[in-house]
Amino acid sequence: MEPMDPVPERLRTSPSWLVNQLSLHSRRLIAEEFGKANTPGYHYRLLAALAEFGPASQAELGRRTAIDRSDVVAALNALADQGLVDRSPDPGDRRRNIVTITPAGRRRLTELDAVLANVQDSLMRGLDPDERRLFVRLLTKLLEHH
Amino acid sequence: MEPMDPVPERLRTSPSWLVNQLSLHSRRLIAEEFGKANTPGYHYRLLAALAEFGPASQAELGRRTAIDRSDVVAALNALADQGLVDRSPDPGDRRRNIVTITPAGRRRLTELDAVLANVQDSLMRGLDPDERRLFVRLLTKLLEHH
DNA sequence: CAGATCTCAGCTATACTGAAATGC
DNA sequence: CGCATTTCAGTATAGCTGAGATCT
Repeated sequence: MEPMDPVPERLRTSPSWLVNQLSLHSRRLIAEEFGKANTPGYHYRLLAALAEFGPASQAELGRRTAIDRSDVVAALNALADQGLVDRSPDPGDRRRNIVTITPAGRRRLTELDAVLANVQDSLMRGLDPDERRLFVRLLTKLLEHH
Repeated sequence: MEPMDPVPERLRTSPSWLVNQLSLHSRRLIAEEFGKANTPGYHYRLLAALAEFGPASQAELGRRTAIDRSDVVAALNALADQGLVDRSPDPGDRRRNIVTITPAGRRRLTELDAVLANVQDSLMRGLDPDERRLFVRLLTKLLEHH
């Protein structure tokens, strides 16, 4: 990464700027680590939702992971191609697909969990454990109001 | 915005997810508010750097605002077209341009400052003043370590 | 020579929109 | 009918890369 000159005060003290910069770091870390695993960011979110809540329709998956309905389609295509999820029509509501995580999908999720844990640690480096908890608490509180 | 179903715990408790979601909200707010003013996000950053540090080369501007050299070019073209900045060759180093903010640029910056203040308030709604200061302090500390 | 600067063309990922087809 | 779901095609923005021309 390139060295950075002094940042204008207007930016330096704006929550929106700070949050954006940190989000950028987070994305770079994830792209770097997931790049090795050849896994775009959406894949983890979808596998996590399937593992935690069980089989679901694509619309549900989108709502649980904040991924747009149309991006869910593309990501599930890739996951199904790799055998990480199954997609079959819902007999009870023929508009829907029922998406299920496969054993291979669970194994992949476990691998990605480890990768993600490293990313969190890298991202939170600079705060001690108490500060980290506080930071997460404040973030959570903010998001509850949106 | 659409209603959201329960979020997987893996995501809900990850700093990277939380920061990304908040950053998304921030971008949506800025796009919404700046959209009215017809000003892409980069423009504010550049005007702020020019107002606070005075005339600068494009490379300096990029480093101060974390905007890529090639995006600085495009944004300055638009700003110069609107008469918000001047761009003239540096007589002392003929590789460089000297970019200067115009009076119209300063007026625009003042307008945008007001818009941005509303965005910050909207974004930080949910935290009381003490918590907001704490949140900014933690963010700053984190970014210093990157 | 190495290195900095400006510019352009083009790329990727993320997020999103609109509309059609199907079914409830 | 209105509404939900899946899918596809396309858009927008941010961030980034590579290379050429110019200059220190």
